[in-house]
Amino acid sequence: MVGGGMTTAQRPTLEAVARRAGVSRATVSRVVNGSTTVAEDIQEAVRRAVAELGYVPNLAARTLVTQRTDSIALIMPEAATRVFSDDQVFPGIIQGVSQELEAADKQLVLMLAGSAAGHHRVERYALGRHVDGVLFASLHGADPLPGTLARAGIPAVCSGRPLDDSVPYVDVDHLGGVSRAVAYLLDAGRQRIATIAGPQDMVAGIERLAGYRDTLVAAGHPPLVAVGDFTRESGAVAMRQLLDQHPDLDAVFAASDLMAHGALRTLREAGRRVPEDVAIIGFDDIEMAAYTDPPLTTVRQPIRQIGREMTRLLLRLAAGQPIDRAVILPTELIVRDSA
Amino acid sequence: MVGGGMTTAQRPTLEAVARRAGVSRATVSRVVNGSTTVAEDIQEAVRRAVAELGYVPNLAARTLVTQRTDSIALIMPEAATRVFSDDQVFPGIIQGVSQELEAADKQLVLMLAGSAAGHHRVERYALGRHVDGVLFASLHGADPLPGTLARAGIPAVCSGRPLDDSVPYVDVDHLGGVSRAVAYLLDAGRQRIATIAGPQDMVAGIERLAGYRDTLVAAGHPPLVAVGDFTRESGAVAMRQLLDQHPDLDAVFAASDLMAHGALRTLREAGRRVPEDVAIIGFDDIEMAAYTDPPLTTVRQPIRQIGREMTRLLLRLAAGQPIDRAVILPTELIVRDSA
DNA sequence: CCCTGTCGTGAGAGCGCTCTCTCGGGACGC
DNA sequence: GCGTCCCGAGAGAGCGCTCTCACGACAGGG
Repeated sequence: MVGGGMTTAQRPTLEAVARRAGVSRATVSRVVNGSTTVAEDIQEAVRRAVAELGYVPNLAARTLVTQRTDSIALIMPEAATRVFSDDQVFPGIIQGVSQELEAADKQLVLMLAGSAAGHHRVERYALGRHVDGVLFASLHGADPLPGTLARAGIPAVCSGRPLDDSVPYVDVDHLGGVSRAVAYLLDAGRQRIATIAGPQDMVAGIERLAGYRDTLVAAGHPPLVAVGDFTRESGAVAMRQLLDQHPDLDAVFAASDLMAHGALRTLREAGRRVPEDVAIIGFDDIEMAAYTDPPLTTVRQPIRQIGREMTRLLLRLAAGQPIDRAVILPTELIVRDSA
Repeated sequence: MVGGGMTTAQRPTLEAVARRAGVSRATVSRVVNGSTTVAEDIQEAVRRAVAELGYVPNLAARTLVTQRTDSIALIMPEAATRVFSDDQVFPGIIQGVSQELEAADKQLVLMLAGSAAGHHRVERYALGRHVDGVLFASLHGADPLPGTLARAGIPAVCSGRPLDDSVPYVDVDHLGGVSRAVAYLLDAGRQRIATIAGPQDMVAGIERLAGYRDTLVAAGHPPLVAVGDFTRESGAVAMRQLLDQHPDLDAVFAASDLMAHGALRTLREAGRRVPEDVAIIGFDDIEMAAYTDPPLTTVRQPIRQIGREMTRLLLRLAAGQPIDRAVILPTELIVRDSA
């Protein structure tokens, strides 16, 4: 047995506080947990004893009896490279979740489940009820895990509609945002509008492509599609592909700012001026979008709010309160110089 | 009392497994925890019972008796805006920490301690021994928290040397990286080399400025300094300031890629060509650095490895094993087009 | 043949907390 | 004045696990 720190200055227990305050353990517990059925002067005495001893409740002991852990897990099932590219989606979600949990005085347990082993680990952990609920950030395809947990009675919430519709989710209005972007290009008189779509096994990728296609077809234009995976590199590659196949294109809607950035580089290399020759609109409105050359016109999505709403949903779900099956947040077209 | 999920399908306990396998609780515990003093056939029977019942140990109960929580906290004490700018430092650290913890089968509890309240919350949580150890990502100034925890016997490790030197830390070779960058500019014949420094209450900011100053002064050149806070916007502002004060400058070392990116925009607006008129070198080598116009020459630091090393240090510390007071990781000059 | 040593297993005592149940005492009604 | 009700506080039983200690079985030496 490897020993812990040497200075394990015996932490005071409920018992110690009770003795000092001259009351029973039960009463101290009542005061600590905010029960009102304790006489004012006794509450005062207990609080003083708590302060003097520097008492902090042992969470493990509490969890053992209450069956609540007061912590929730945030699962990031993506491949590591994507999770931590600089699209700021995941940091944004973490931040939103964190804010909301702090308000609820709960802890955030972060789990990256990129590998198959990691995936299994997450399942074990959640099924083992080591957390009160689970948040899934951006699923790939029809991941069965949320459904499995939901069936096991473990509260779970996704960002983005799960393909099997097994759990409540929070998402943004992809279609609305994209159609506004495409309409903006059409209004500006663009004739040959292409798209760099996101991965088609993710809801965000699917919906943004659908929004593009619908709007364009409704206006009587043919869709011109290349598919990327939301990364810069894939955007650069897709752009080259589009230029080869449709040299006459005069606008591009990229399903992420990162892909738009990659496309920008390809356009520059190909000698096309933006926005004169080719207009380009991205999606996300990450911080970098204002710093590209030219600054990027893009569809803003409220990322932090996604995290916050997911957390609220989960907490209500865990508390057995009624909830909406879905929360859809608005998107907004931010016009800069690239279109 | 708000109820949990309705399907609280009573989880099997050690007791249940023991009954099923026809042995005592103690024996099941031994098998589950990998003790070798159990006869092979009994181990087999226990393992079968565990599998059949889908037994998962209750962590709270285990923690209560072992006093270990098998989870560690990662504290991000920065203002939220900075933590989640796209410099990828924090995501990188999270990823490194996460990898290493996964290998050790421990959980990551993420805490953002931007506000004063959050700061206090972290202290309570760690002092309450709800985690086996604490990792601090990038401290601002002489934060007393690591020292407080260390004195309370709670293992703690920082990224970047704490100003009060209270706990072990992991850092990169700022001085070496910067001096290589500046030497590169000097070798290229640059005469008026300025710097955009980072915040001077952070070790990274201080050391990078020192590295610049030392190298330049040693070569007989005067230092030209503007200070930013590692963000793009501050880089843009600092660049303008430098151009105003030293219109004849022909090179800039920026203490972060983000600031270099901001500076690039200012230079473009000012009509200076990069690298012909002004060479620029950044620091970090974030993904975006390869996509700026022109692609950024920069000093690469191994961010993920920082997270990994911090975790290793912490785990050894918590296990009472001997450790180094500091681990310094190498940096590397990545030459692209901006210098 | 008995004593000692070794090894594998079981019994049982908690870890620190919450929560139900019980009980004492004061207010109130008849 | 006595019985009833209610409210506030304490006693005590666990929550599920680990770990120490005791014990039985067997081997080997005297």
